[in-house]
Amino acid sequence: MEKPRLSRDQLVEALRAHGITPTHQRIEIALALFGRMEHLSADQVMTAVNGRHTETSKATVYNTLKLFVEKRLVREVIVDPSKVFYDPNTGPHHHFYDVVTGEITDIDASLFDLAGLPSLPPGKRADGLDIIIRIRDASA
Amino acid sequence: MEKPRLSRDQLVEALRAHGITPTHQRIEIALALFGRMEHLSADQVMTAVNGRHTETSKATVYNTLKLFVEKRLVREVIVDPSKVFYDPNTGPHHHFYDVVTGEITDIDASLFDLAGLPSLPPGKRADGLDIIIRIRDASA
DNA sequence: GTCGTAGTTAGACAGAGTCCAATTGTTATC
DNA sequence: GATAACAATTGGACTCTGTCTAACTACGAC
Repeated sequence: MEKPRLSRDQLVEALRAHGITPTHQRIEIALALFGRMEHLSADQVMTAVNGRHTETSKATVYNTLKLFVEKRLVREVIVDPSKVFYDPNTGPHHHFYDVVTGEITDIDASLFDLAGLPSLPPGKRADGLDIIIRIRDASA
Repeated sequence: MEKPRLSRDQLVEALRAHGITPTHQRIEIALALFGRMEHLSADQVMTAVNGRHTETSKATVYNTLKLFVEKRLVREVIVDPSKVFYDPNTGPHHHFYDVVTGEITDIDASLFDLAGLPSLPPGKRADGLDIIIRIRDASA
């Protein structure tokens, strides 16, 4: 699957389009995620951002990631009991999760032949559908 | 869906059948899970167990739950970023997760019309398929 | 400029889960 | 029963992810 890596200018636009004021730190964080189109934990984002010029605090990283999720710029991926990953791909897709290496890989939603979904409990509406295929080395 | 609640004797047998030496603490923990057939966090298990007669330490609760998962007596449910839930139902099923209340509900696997699964990455084998439908109050 | 708001920050804090060394329980053998 | 070997349990310190707070900074409107 082709992953479009966004330029700084495109990112600033994307932030605005999602109602997010583009500050220094936010741009750096967005760049970390969209510049490589990988699934990163908060910790990895912080390392990536602070590897560059700007220094960004832990609080800001967490604040910003939460804001991005709220504004639907990125998606949370909850597969590892110990930490949340952030996914710059917001298109319909699901995940392979290697339980040994911790590696996360996208699966295009079209690859799932999901004819019918079960009816929701009364008074509830769907807020997301996550499918996770846990995998491990065949030899083990 | 009918949920068979197991008696103490049945549980001891079930533990043995899974290659687990049935100790006091392990039986109490199994009883907490299988006695009510609900999804409990480690913390909730500890509270439930210590509400009875025996006192069981945090370390033992965590050790035991890990052992149960290893021996496939219970399943981990990873839906909440902050804690793992343990599911005494090991039959094929998936979950509704209410993102507001935190409530977890089973969905029988037969309700998913899942015709085809995507092919796995080379050299990997499937280790589990989790489907989570996140829900919330329709009014919100 | 200065006032008000939005954003950032360091560091203290909270909660889940792990680790370790010491203790207790269990089983087998004599 | 005594003893030895091993399995399970324990308290408590510790780690790690994430949250909170109160002070500080940046910046647009006037």
